[in-house]
Amino acid sequence: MASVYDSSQVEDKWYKYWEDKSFFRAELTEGKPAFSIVMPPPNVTGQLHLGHAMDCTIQDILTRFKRMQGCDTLWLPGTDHAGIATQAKVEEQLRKEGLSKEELGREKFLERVWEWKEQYGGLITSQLRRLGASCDWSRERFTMDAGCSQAVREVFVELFSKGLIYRGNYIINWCPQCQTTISDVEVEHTDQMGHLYHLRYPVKDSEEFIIVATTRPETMLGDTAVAVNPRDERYRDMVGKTLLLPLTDKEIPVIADEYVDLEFGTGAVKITPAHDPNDFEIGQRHNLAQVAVLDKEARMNENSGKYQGMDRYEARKLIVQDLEEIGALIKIEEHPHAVGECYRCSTVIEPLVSKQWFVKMGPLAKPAMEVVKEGKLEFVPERFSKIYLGWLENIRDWCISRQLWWGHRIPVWYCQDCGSEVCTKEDPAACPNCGSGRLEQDPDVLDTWFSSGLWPFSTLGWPQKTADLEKFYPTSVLVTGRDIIFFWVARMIFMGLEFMKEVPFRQVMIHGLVLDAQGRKMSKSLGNGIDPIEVIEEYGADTLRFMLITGNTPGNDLRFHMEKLEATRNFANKIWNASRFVLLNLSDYQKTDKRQLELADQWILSRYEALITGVTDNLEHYDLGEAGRLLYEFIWNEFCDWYIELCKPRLYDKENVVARQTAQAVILEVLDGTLRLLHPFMPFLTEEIWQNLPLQGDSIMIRNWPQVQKRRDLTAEKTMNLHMNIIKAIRNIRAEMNVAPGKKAEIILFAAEDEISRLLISGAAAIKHLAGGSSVTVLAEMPTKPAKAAGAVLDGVEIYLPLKGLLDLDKEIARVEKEMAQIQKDQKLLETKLGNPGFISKAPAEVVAKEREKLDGVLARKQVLQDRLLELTQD
RNA sequence: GGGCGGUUAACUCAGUGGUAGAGUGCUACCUUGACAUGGUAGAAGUCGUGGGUUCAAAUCCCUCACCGCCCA
Repeated sequence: MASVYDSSQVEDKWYKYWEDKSFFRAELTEGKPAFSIVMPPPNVTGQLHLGHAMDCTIQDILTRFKRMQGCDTLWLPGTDHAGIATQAKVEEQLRKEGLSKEELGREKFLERVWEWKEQYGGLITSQLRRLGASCDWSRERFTMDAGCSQAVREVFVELFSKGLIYRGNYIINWCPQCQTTISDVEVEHTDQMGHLYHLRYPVKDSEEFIIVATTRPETMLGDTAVAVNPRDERYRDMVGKTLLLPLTDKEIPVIADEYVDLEFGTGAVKITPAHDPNDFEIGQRHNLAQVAVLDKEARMNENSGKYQGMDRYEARKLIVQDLEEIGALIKIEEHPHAVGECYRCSTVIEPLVSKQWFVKMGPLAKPAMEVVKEGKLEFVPERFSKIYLGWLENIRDWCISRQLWWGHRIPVWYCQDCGSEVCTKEDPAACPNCGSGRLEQDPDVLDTWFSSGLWPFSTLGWPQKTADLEKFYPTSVLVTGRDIIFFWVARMIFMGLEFMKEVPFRQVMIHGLVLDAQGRKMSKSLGNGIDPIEVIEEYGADTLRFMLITGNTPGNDLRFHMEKLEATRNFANKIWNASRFVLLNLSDYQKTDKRQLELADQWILSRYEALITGVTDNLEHYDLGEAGRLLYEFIWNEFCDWYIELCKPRLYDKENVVARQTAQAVILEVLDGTLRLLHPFMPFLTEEIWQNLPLQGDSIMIRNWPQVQKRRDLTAEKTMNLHMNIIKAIRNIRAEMNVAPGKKAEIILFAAEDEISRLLISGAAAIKHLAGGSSVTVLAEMPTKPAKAAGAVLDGVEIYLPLKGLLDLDKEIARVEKEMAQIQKDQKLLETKLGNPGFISKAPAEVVAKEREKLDGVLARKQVLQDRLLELTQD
C-alpha cells in the first residue's frame, strides 16, 4: 500500500464492481422495510454542478445508511426534459448551421432534440456515477419517456374533466426572448433603479386634472382608467369624472378601488389592464376594456399609433418626450422598484393578456397545506414549512401552457368543423360531437414542472398499479435545495395528494446553496463556478462529498474553500494511513477468543460505542454535518492520536502473544466498524480499505450497520482521561523546558488517595510510553516534595520531572506562578458563585454540588502549587 | 413594506441556560518503524448593539445596526 491515498486508482474500479454486482438495485424483498428517495431530476442536457453534487451526496449518504441498516432501499434516478433550456440549446445549434426551427418544422425539430438528448443526456448520469451515487440505474427515468408521458396525459385529462384545468384569457408573464409564457414562480424580481414619471391627465371639459405616477409611461396608450382609493379625500370629487388620455384624447373614467395605495406616488394610478397584473384585476372588477399596446416581441403594436413597431424602451423615451412637449410631464423621480425577469434568460418579462391553459389552484392548495399543518409531511429544518405555507396561501392559478415544441403536448384537440374541444387519454380519431375527422391538437406544450410534479409516482409506474408503487410510495424523504420549494416541492405535494391520495414523501430535507469562497452564488456570468468533476479528479470523490456535508448546519448555505477541500483530503489520507498501520500489523492475524482487554481497549470500545450512537442518531435526524464531525474527531483524535499509539508496544512485541492478539482483534474491530459508519460519507476509500482487511464479505456497502452492544464503559473513559491528562501535562512541561523530544526523562507521580494511586500504577506503562519517560515511579507517600524538579498538579495527582541539569529554575517558577494566577482566578469565580445565596437556594442541587467539587479541586491544587512555589524559591 | 437566516478566535464554521469549541492559518520544536496531506506543545475571542427575564445568558425575550436570501 502506498503511503498516500490515490483516489484515481480506486474509484472507477469499485463503482463498476458495485454496479456489476447489482448492489444498488432495490429487490422488493418481502418483509424488509422500505426506504425510498426519488432524485430531483437534473436537466437532461445539463452538467453536474456543485449544487447537484451536494444534493446527491446527501441522498447517497441517506441511501447507503438505510441500505446498511437492512432496508429495501430505492434511490431512483432520472432526468428532466427541461423544456425551455433544452429547446434553446438545440435552437442555438441550429442557428450555427444557419437554420431555424421554423424552417425545419415541428416534427424534424423534435427529432433533432431527441438526437441531442441521446448525445448529451448521458453526461450528467455518468457524472453522478463519478460522485459515487448508489442509485438504482435499472429504474432510471426521464420525464418524457413513455411511462411519464402516460402519467402526464392521465393527470391532465383527469384535472380537465374535474374542471381543475381550464383555458382562458388572462394576464400572463410573457418572455419576449424565449417567446413563451412562464409561470409566476419563473419570474425573478430584482431591485433596480428606475424612474417614477408624474403625468398630468386633464379632466374632460374642465380645467381640472389628475396627476398619476407610473414607472411605465409607454403603456399609457393602453390606459382605460385612472384609479384612486375611495378613502382618499384628495380625489373624492374626481371619482366618476372623465379624463382625456394625453397624446390620444381618448376618454377614460376615474374609478375608485381599494387596491390603490394612498401613500404611493400621487395616490392616483393609471390603469392598463392589458399590461399589468394588478391593473388586470382592477379592470375585471370595473369592467374595463383591455387595450394591448405591446406585441409578443415587446414592441408597440397597431394600437399605438405613430409608435407602432418601436421597442418598448425606445417608445418609452419618445412618449416621455412627447408628453413633455404637450406639458403633460410634471416630473421624473428616481425610483427603485422590482423588475420581473425571466429566470432562464433574464429578459424583462412583459405582462400580456393571452389565451392560455391554467390549473385551478384553490382546491389543490388546500389539502397541500393541511398535510403540513397536521404534520403528515414535515420540512427539515421546520422553518421551511412557513415559506411553503405562505406561498400556498397566496397562490394564483398556475399557467401551464408553453409556446414551445419540446415538451408534453397539451392533449386537447379542436374540431375544425363544430369547434368543440376534445380532451382524452387516447388521441381522438374523430370529433365526438360532430364526427368530423378534422381535429387539430393544441400547439402548446406543458410547463416542464407539470411532469416533474408527478415524479414521485410517475417514476414508480403510475397509472399502472405496480409493485414498486406499492412498496415505495410514499417515498421516505425528498432532498432538495430551498430554491425549488415552489417550483417543484409544492407541486409534487398537491399532485401526489390529488392522484395518490397520499403525500409523496413523509419528509422534505431542504439544504442550502453552495457558494463561492466570498459567499456569492456561483454563476456563469461571474465565472466563479467550480466543476465538481475537476475536483473529483484532483482530490477524489470522497473528499468532495465529505467536504460538502461537513462544517455547516442543515438548511444553511456552504462556502466552498479550497483550504477546506485540502483539509478533507488530508483527513482521507489520515484514514488511509491509519488503516495501513493496522494492516501492517495484522499480517499474521488470526481470530482468537483469548482476548485480554486492557484499559486502552475498553476505552476505545467505549468511545466507538458512543460513536455508533452519535452517528446513527444524527443521520436519523438528517444532521449529516454533525455525524461527519463526530467521525472526523473519533478517527483523528481518539483512534489515531491515542489508540494507535497506545497499541504500538503490544503490537510490536511478538513475544506476548495474547496481548498482541488482543490488540489486533480490538483494532480490527474498531477499524472495521468505523469504516462502516464512514462508508456512506466516503464510499470509495472505505471500500478500498475494507477489501484489504482480513474479513469476510463481498462489499462494505452491504455489510450491516454497526449496532451498540452496551459496551459503553464510563469508568474506563474516566481513567483513560486521567492518564491522558497526565501525559499531556508531562508533554507540556517537556516542551516548556525545552527537553529534546528524543530525550527520556524520569517521571514521578504521587496521589494522596489510594484509589487514584492504583490508577496511576495501572497507567504507568502507557504514561511512560507516550510521555517520553525513562521510568515512571508512583510514590505511595511523599514526605518531602522534590524541589529541583518541574511539576504539575491535576485531578488529585502530583507530577514531577526531576530533569537533572535541564531544569531552569526561573522558568519553572514562572510556570508555576502562571498556573497559580489561573487557579486564583478560578477560585474567585467559584467562591463568588457559591457565596451567592440565590445560587445556593435556586440552582439545582446537582449543579451546586458540582461547583463545590470544582472548588475543592481548585483549592487542593492551589495548596500544592503554593508549597511548590515555596520550595522552588527557598534556597 | 412583510418574512426568514446570519453576525462567536485572523479566516470558515460548530455550540442553544451552568466559567467558550473545531478545522485552516499563526508560533516553537520534531523527518520517532501508519501518515510531513504528519506529530507534540502553544498563543489567540468583552460570542454585532442596547435593554430585559434568571441564582446564572453566546444560549431565552425585546430593541436597533449591518450582511444575505425569499416574498410583495
